[in-house]
Order: sequence, then structure tokens, then C-alpha cells
Amino acid sequence: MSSSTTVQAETPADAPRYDFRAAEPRWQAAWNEASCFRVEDVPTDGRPKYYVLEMFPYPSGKIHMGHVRNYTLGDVVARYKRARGFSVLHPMGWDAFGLPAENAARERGVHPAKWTWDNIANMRTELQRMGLSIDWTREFATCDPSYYGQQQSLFIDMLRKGLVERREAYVNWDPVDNTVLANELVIDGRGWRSGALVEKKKLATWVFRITDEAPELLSALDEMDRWPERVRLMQANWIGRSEGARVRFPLVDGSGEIEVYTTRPDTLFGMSFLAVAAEHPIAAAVAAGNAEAAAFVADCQSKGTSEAVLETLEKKGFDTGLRVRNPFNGQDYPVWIANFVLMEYGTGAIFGCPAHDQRDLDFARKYDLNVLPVVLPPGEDAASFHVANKAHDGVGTLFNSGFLDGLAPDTARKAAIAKLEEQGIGRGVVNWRLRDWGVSRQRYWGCPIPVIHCDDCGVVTVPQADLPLRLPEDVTFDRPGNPLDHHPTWKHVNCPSCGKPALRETDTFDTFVDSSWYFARFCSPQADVPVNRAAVDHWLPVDQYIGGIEHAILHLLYSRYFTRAMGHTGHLSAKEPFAGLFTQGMVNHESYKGADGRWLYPEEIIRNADGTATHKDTGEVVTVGRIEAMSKSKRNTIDPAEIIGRYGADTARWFILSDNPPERDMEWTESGVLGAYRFTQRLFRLAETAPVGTMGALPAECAPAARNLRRATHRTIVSITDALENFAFNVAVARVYEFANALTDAERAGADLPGMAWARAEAFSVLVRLISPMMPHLAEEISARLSEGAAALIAQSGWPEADPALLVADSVKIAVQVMGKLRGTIEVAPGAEEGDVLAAALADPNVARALEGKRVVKRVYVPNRIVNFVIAG
RNA sequence: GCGAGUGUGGCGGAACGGUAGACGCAGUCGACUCAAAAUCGACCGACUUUGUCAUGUGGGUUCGAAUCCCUCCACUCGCACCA
Repeated sequence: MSSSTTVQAETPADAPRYDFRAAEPRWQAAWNEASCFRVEDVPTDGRPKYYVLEMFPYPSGKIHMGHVRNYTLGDVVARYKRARGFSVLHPMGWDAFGLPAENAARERGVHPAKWTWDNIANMRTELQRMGLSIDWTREFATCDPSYYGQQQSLFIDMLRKGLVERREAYVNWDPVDNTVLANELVIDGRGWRSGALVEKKKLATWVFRITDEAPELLSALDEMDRWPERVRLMQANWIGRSEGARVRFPLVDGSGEIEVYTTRPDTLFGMSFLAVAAEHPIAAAVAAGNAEAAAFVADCQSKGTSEAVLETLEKKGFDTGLRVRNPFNGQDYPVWIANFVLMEYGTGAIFGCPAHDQRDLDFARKYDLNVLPVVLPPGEDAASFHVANKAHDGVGTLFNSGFLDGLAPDTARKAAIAKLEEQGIGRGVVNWRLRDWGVSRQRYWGCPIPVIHCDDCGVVTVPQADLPLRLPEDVTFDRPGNPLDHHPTWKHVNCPSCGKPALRETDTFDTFVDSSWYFARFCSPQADVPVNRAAVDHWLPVDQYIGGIEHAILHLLYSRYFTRAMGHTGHLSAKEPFAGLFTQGMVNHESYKGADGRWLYPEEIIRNADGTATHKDTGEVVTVGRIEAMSKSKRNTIDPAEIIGRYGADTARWFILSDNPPERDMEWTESGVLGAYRFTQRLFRLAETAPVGTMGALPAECAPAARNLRRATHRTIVSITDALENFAFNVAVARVYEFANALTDAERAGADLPGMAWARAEAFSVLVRLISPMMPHLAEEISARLSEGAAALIAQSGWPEADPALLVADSVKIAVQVMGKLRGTIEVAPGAEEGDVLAAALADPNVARALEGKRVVKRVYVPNRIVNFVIAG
């Protein structure tokens, strides 16, 4: 960039040699015409299958750079695998239900369906301009009745199988969005979308019993070796298996008992109190007769979970006056209501052992409760050891613990559980952090839950003949709450079972349900059942799934659950939905702020040579802010449609692949895009002088430069194949640059040297295929020109194969080290005799100098790589 | 607090335990041009430059370490009062 380059560059080079504006649509039409990317639901051609899928987009209106990155990565894989002879399923669809459509309706009066379909139409055009190798005949949107109707059918199957149930439950209620939120969508006690403090509310909801699958969902992670370790770990933590015991403590007044969950039954002798959650029935009972207790409980509940996080250290409790008896030592302990005990986890009650649990210790110190250590750390003396303000949760030996004395905690845990079970007052259990998945949403723009509530018959499913149960179109958004519920007639139906007036369910599904099986539907998108069994059994699992890390837990876990559930209902036989997962990084961009602190768009900025920036129109000094994720609020977005219009799809694809490894965050830079654009033009120019027509036989005589080019060609085949196999697309890009440099060198060496025309023709024939996954349009354009239109479409051509004979060089450079330090390099024939190589190494003047007067005690020789002399002293 | 990951030139990054910095971006100089853009060529880690030092820090293993092991530091991400 010279003195000043606007970030919004002029259209480059008035008359580019390569006219991508004409070429790209032409090749897209050619692929379409030839149905290059179509596959059958149940193929019979015998080719191995490969299912590539990128996370389908939410139709927000326009594609963003994250989409460009996601779909470029997937397209490289799809095109590469196709060239390698796989039958590739590469579909696209729309995750089309959800709140933004309703917000648009409320804010702008446009119907959610119209808003959504308009967005889809626009985004489809934008995506198609990227030149993606997608089988568009499989496209669907989750708001298509033909999709959500099958989802309703699937739900009924799951309901019948007992995988779903209706449950009265406290739910997380978002008072701004007026809807229920899954635990997963409550972030720090606030709604993930609205940011409002979440309230607790009791509602009848539909729940998928995902916890039934918790053991399977956890254990299967071990075998998912083509998933990032990070994601598997996040899922394992989320599922959260813990081993412990449930123990029942009888109330001393004989009025009942309280059951606690603990992972440390070995420390039962160190108990000093029992604590229950504010929502626990005991707390409610106490509060009923005690105003002070009631106030405490109310205080805990009003603060909700958010305060608990904000005030992590502030432990509070209320002594109920009740007492329980510890079955192990027969002593009595107080029962407290404590704000740090969670009703949702375990039994909602704990026994407190302050010496060996930090939270219990904090609590005990605050309320002056007894602290009795029962695990003696190694090297400590039983008589003098005491716990001050740091609980001991490590190893040691049990003491002060009756029959457990002398045992290690691990052993003591088992012994304690055995004793509890023997006495019939407790048992060893496995506890899970994962909660069941509540899917009821009080929303219009979602899939209607296909049930009817009848006073006499209870819950009755909508008859199959009435599916799809369509959303009514005539809804209003003039007041808060669920438009389906406000609709004058929709919910009033006759019971399908007894015929009496009944009420239709007005809740719709969480949109995560829609995205939990779409990958299966893509295998047979027109089927009049949820999935065609033969199609899903052929195509699933998805061989390569690609998307953002932000879906590492929820979407992927729900999809894994659905795959199992659909196995139980007999819809498919795959165990896991996604055999391989790749999580891409974000696309970032510089952000800019004007003097008054307002965010500025990149188009408004002029970057100066000295690194400063000024406003294009006003000339004011602009602060260049952090490089961060593109977002509308920071105004640091770059519109892919505009980039593609200005530079072409191949340039956008090339840059996004070249910048850095795809799993890392990347920075979108104008100079990088320009560099990519220049390279597309350079390749095209290089090809303009290339030999045209068919190659014929390899000439008998080849000049060294021609042989070198041929070696470069075949080495490049190997290195790019390797890079693509390993998702090292930035390395593949670098190898293409090197290859282009080799072609330039060859041309310069002399285009009329013996064998050079043939070698160059071969090189270009290989080049177009090697770049085709990344720059498909340019590959076709060059190929067509060089073959004078005679060649098949590159999109339908095979992958080049390297000739092993050409992978061996004439000579190799060997590094010569003395004591591991480089002293020179020598050039020898590949596979030269060790003795000859060592002699040549010793003959190198630098090496000789370094060895002068020294005694060589060891010679290390690695063929074709290195020689290392180890000297004495 | 628990867990995981990452640290390499001005920048993005390469590198089966074997010549660190491939390739690109930015930059410098030159050619072409009236001039610019584009294009082409050369240079481009640091220094006390026949060499020395360099892959966050300090150690270790090895003939040889960016790479393997340990310490520490920094940053990033995930979970987080989960009993």
C-alpha cells in the first residue's frame, strides 16, 4: 500500500485479463447443466460414499464472512473427495424457525414467513455466487411444512416410545422474550438472547429424556477420534458424570428424613451440618411456619442463579432448628437452608464436611460450626493436624472415622457405600450434571407440537392424516405472548379420540429440535416419512461436519441424542451423526472509532502509510481499534456479496483459505484480498502463454529445466494432497504459490527447450486440478482454454496422481553438523554410500576447519538428510 | 477455583526429532512509465557478519529439540457454589 490506499479499493485493474464476472456465472451454469453435484438418495453406482456437511445457516438476510469461511472449507473437502472418486453428498438448507422472524414482525409488521422466505431467496443467490458444489435439489427450510410435518411425525414416534414426556416443572422464564429457556440458554442467570434476568416459573412442558442417554453420550466420546479433543472434553464436562452416594438422614423429631447426594461418603464422620436448597420441600415446610425462614427463602429465590455467580463468596444460611441423626456415628446435627445448595443437582440437599470441602468450610467459619478433620494428609500428625481456612481435599488416611480409620479415601468411599447399603440407609449412585431437555416454547414461529389436550382423554396426539399440522398464517403480533395462544380459532379443536371440544397445544418446539435431525433428512429430503431408511443407512454418519465452535455443546449434543432416539424408534441405524467434526475459527476485522467515540464502517476510513487512519469525508483522526469478531454493533463487517462482486468468488475463497490454519481465528484484510485477487490474475496470465492442445507422447529428450518442472509438478501433487487431507488449506495454498513460481522459472529458462512444452502442458493440466477445490471457476476457465474446450469439466475430472519416479531428486543437499551445529552443506546423489557422504562432508572446508585438531568420536549419518560429527572433549 | 489449548521475523504463518523462518502480506531498492497503477527483477530475523545469537522463561532427555519431558510466565477458550 502506497501513500494512501482506501480500504474500499477501486475496482482493480480496469481491464483484467481474467474476466471473472463473465467466467464465474458461466461455469456455475455449466456445472448446473451437467448436474455435477447431484447424487441419488440410494446410489447404486458402487462408489464409496462421502457426506460433507456444513452447519446450515440461519436466514438472517445476508451471508456473512463466517458463512463464506464455513462453506468454502466444506466445498474444498467436497470437491476434493469427489475428484478422489467418492460419491459426495453435499447439501444445503435453512435453519429457518426462530425468534428474529417474530421480532421483525413485531418491529416492522412483516409476516415471519415472508421475512424468512425473502431472506432465504437473497441468501441462496449469494451462496450460489460462491460457486459451491452443492446438490441444490435437496434444499429445504425447517419452516417448510414438508419438513416440520415429518418432525411432528418423528415426535409422535418418540412419544410412543417413551422418549418424551410431559412434565410439570420449574422452568427458566425469560420475562422479556416471554418464553421458556433451556438451562443451556441461561448464561450467568440471564437469557442468552434478551439478557434479561431469568425467573423461575412452574409450567407443564414437553421434555426429551436426554438424561436416559447420558451414559452412552459420554462413553461414545472416547471413540470419536475425528472430533477435536476440546469439543469432546466440553461435552464430557457438560454431561458431568460423578460417582457418589445417596444417604438418608432421619430427622430427630421423627417427622421424616432428608436424602443427600455426596461424592465423599468417606467423610461422613466429619459432618457438622446438613443443608438444603431454598427450593427444597423441607425449606418450604419450615418457611410455612416461620416468617424469618420464609424471608430467607424468598431472598434466595429472588436473587436467582445470577447473584450466586456474582457473589461467589457470600455464603448465607438459615438454621431451621431441625436436627438429623448421622447413621454412622449416631450424633445429631443441625439442618440449615443454604443459598449455595442447588435444588437442580443431586437431591437438593448436602451434608457439610467443612474440613474437606472449601464451600462447607467457608459456611462453617461464617456460622461458627464445628470443623472435624477425618482425612489426615501424608506427613501430618493426627494429634496436631487441624484445618484453618483451607479445606483438605487431597489424599491421606482416614482418622476420627470409626470403622473407616486407616483407609485411603478411595477405599473408604467403597467401604462407606457398602455399609450404607448394608444398613439400608443409602446406596452408591452415579449422578449426572446433564438435565433433561425441555423443548416447549411459547412462540409462533416454530414447529407446532402435534398434541391436543382433552379433559377426558388427556394428551392425544394429532392423527397422522392431519400432519403436517400447519402454523396458521393469520396471526397478530400486537401484544406480548404467544400469537398461537391468542388466535381466535386455531387452538379450539375436537378431541381426535372422543370428539368432545378440546384444546390444541399452542407451544412450539425449541428450534434446536429442528437442527437435531436435518442432516438425516438431507439423505431423502422428499420422503413422505421422516427419513428413508435405505438412504440414511447409506449416507450416515456425516463423514465431515464443519462449523463454529459455538455449537460445541448444545447443537452437537442434541444431534447425538436425536441420532440415538431415532435409532430407538427404528428410523436409522447410525450410532453417531458426525464421524468427523471440524470447528473453524472466526473471521475478525479491525474496528474503527471516530473522535466522538462512535463506531465507523471500514468503508468510511482511509488508512495512511504511517499506520494512522482518517475519515474519508471529514478528515478527522480515527482510532484504529482492536481486531475483533465482525459484528454489526462494532460496524467492522465486510459484506461478502460486495467482495465477490468486486473480486470474484475465487478470490474470496482463495484469501479465506490462505490466511491461516482454518481452526484459528483469521483477520480479514483488504491487502490480503488484493493479494489473492492478483494471484488469480497471475495464474491466468501464466496460462495464456502455455501450450495449447493435446499433449501427445513424452519427448525422448528433456532438458534439465523441463525435468525440474516435471519433478516440481509431481512433488506438488503429493504435497497438496497431503495438505488437503489434513485440513492444512493454508499450506496447500502455499504449495500452489510455489508451483506457480516453478512454472514462471520454467518459462524463463526457455519455453522452447527440449521437452519443455510437454512438461509445461503437464504442469498446467495438473495445476488446474490441484487448484480446483479452492478456485473452481478459474480452474475450469484455464482448463477450457488450454484444451480449446475439448476437456471434460474439471468438476467431473479425477485427482492427479504423482509418478513415484519423479519424486526422487537427481541430487540431495545434506547438512553437515559438528556437535549439532551446522558447518556446511554438501550435495550428493540420493541414496549415496555412507562412506562417500562422510568423505565429502570431511572435505568441506568449513567442516574441516571445525574438526581441525579434534578427535571425532561418533559419526551420525541420516541418509539424504544430515551428517553430524561428535568430537571428544 | 477446575479443565483444555496456544506462545516462531513488522504481520499471517511453514517446518517426518535432522539446514528454523517455506509461502504470502507489508516494506526497501531497481526496471518499465511523462507520471501512477499494474507488471517484472533484487533485497528483506538480530548482531560486534568468514562468525555469533535467535522459536515466551528456566532446566532436562538426545549426536541433534520450535518439535519430547518438567518449572515458571503470558494470553485464549470452556465449565464454574455440581456437594
